[in-house]
Amino acid sequence: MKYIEKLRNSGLRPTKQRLQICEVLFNTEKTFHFTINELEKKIKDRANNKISLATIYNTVHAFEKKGYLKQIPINSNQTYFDTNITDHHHFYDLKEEKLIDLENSDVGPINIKRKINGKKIKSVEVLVKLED
Amino acid sequence: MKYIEKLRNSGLRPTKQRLQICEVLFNTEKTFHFTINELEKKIKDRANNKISLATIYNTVHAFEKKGYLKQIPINSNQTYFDTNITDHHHFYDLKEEKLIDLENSDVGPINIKRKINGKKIKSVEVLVKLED
DNA sequence: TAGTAGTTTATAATGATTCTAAATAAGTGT
DNA sequence: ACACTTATTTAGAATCATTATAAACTACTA
Ligand SMILES: [Mn+2]
Ligand SMILES: [Mn+2]
Ligand SMILES: [Zn+2]
Ligand SMILES: [Zn+2]
Repeated sequence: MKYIEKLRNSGLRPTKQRLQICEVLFNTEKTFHFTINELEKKIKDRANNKISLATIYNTVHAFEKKGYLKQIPINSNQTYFDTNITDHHHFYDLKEEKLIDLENSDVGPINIKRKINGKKIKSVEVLVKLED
Repeated sequence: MKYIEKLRNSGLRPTKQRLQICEVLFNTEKTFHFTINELEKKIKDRANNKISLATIYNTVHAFEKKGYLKQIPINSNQTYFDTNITDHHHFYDLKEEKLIDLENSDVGPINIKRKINGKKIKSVEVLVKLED
């Protein structure tokens, strides 16, 4: 299994639940956006055994803390995550409630001129809301 | 009362609850960011009578729909609102969990090069996360 | 003043997320 | 392999922001 080392190196034991979740999240051509509920559904579809919802939450948060997932700031009752951990931005289609990646190259360079005393910039994220 | 006309013109009846909430939200020198719970506290402090939480939710959503308030997309368990309805951006201090306005002039002009078929850009919002 | 449509309110319901604590599994040393 | 420790999983309960309900109340209009 190609995720065993990745997990061990992160100090996470490679359990069969985590490995299954890795398969669903990372063994794909393209990156994608998801909510916990969508992920739960994907897992059910893929494997026949079920992983408890608590474990899915635990794992997603563990992966996020390790930097393998990002949370996307968006106004929704559910939290959105992203398997694309590169610096990039998003369109948010308000009608479809769907996120679309916006590569850095699709947005001009962003220069934050103001500084806040004693604080460092950790990330700069652009959200472009779309309507019809 | 200076908010009566504003409300009437929006098709909202100027009830005493709405007028009180207008006072708290709009009768200030500076704009500010708030959650429903923070707003509830402000209202309690200001007036001695209480407005039901349901009414606060209703009113905030009504004002948002009319464009007198904006929701700020951010990862938090509570929804943040902004009385500053001009186009602008935000710092988010991760440690303090506080929002700080970033004026348009503090961010270079943002040029979204990619187009999505049949969709119009409604807003472009930048969130700059700050750490120590 | 009467009628009506809009609003407020207490309270219940919802639903995403987190917590709990017991069972299970993984890592470690022998 | 075995014993031991520690991490993880799990079902279910708890939390808590938000929304729904439906009855009482209020603003507008004629
Ligand atoms: Mn979360
Ligand atoms: Mn809301
Ligand atoms: Zn993305
Ligand atoms: Zn603001």
